[in-house]
Amino acid sequence: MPEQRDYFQEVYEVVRLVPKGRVTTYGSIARYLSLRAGARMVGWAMNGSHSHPDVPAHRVVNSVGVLTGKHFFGGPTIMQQLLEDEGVKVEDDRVVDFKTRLWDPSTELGL
DNA sequence: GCCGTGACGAAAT
DNA sequence: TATTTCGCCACGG
Repeated sequence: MPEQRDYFQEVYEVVRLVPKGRVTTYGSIARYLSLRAGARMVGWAMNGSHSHPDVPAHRVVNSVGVLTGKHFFGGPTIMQQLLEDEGVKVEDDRVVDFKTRLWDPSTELGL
């Protein structure tokens, strides 16, 4: 059983804190956890989120609100439907009103 | 230990 | 605004 690095777990924990109907970004998580690795490693960490049922990876998008990881949900429309089911409108693979929907841990958790 | 890859980000064009 | 270029660094081969 390959145990991922500790920061993998930390990333999952932060993602679980994302409220329903909100989204966050890889970069925000990386900055909140002070990951030198950068935003890319957050995405890499999400790659192992399939083993973590309580990790709403569909609420994690890139800096411009694009659903870059939608293809990893077993289909090109799964992620979008999950978001819309939570009240997050998605159009052209982008979160509508992304700037308002953004949930930044460093801000919402009161850094 | 080097090399290619990647669910990213920011700046330049 | 879309595309390109570069920087970032962990992981697998």
